Amino acid sequence: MPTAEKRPRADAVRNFERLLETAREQFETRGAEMAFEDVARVAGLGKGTLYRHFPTRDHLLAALLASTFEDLAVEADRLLATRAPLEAYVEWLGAFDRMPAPYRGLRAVLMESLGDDASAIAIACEPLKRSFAAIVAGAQRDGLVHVHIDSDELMTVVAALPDHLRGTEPQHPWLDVVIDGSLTDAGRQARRT
Amino acid sequence: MPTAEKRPRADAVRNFERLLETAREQFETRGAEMAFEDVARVAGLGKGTLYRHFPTRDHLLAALLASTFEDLAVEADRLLATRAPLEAYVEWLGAFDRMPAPYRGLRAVLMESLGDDASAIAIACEPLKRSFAAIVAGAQRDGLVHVHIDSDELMTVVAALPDHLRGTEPQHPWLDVVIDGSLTDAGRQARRT
DNA sequence: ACCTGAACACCGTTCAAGT
DNA sequence: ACCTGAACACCGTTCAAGT
Repeated sequence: MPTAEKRPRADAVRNFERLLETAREQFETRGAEMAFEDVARVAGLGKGTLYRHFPTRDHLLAALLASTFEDLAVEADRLLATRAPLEAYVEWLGAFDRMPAPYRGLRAVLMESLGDDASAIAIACEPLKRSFAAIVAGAQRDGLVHVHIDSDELMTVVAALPDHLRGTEPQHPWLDVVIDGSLTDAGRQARRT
Repeated sequence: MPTAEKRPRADAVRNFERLLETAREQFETRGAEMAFEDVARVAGLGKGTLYRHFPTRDHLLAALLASTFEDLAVEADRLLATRAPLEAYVEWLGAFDRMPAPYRGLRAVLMESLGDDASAIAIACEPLKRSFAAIVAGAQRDGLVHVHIDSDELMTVVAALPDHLRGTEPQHPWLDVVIDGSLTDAGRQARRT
């Protein structure tokens, strides 16, 4: 008995991969606002083919970033299991902050998409959101992070930190300010020791 | 002896004002990404005329916001003169945060422009930046705000707070987190009393 | 000196025709 | 079933011609 999912045509599979590869190159050199048209042209395929595989820019970016998002979810689970709550919280936010670094304009996209639950990116980020939410809940249970902090919103705020304030350091200079502002007095105390 | 500045032609003056007025309407209804073309068309003038008066979108927005920027500078001076340093700091940031509220997309523009000293908006903001810098310096002198906080960067970060996290309250819910993160322990202490 | 709008460019999106 | 690229739309920007 055949599988429910029909296997796509061989040329469709080939084109899908070719587009993804070209998009990745464009994404790295031109940033997240790369021209949709160029991706198709450089890949040597029609625009329609690109639209067939990726109906929106979000779908394309979500496909490009899928493995990055998975890594972040795994990292969150690892930190939750192996570190103290506050340490897990601070370290994961650092990892999340560094993630968009190689891709110009990605922060702006994330900031928009994370809030819109219907977007392909938000859907791809769901596991990662859930894992970070567990870290935040743990830190809140211990009275280290303010209870009114929402983990999804915090991610959005961190993604919104202006790119051009970033220096040569891997970590955004204002991340520490946001983290500190999210901590209770006990959390601040604990962070110093 | 005539003035050094030649007086512009009467129709030029009339058109300038007409464009500004139309742009304000468009800005309020369509947001900061309003179509440049539409402003000219709705004003009943050619596109070239718009470009003559406002070479870039930034020039147009700077003209629209000039009085708002002036108000913020005056307000900063007033707070510096009449309030305790911490109170002036917190209150002015609140005023700055509420300022872009009526204009969709203005935050994104500010976030970009404030960092680029050559932009018309950054130039229009210079008095306001200087006045706020004085407030920050005062609060830092009293050990209430961390010394590594740069007042211009702080403004950029506040402008970058995601619009869609804003609720019905006039003040952005994350402004408090950023402010708290910028304070020293003494500053936090003082804020509670 | 200033205004006008045609003209060009660039790019996103759709869809009829082809394989 | 999938691909192609012409065609349309929208908008920013420039500039030759007009007043």
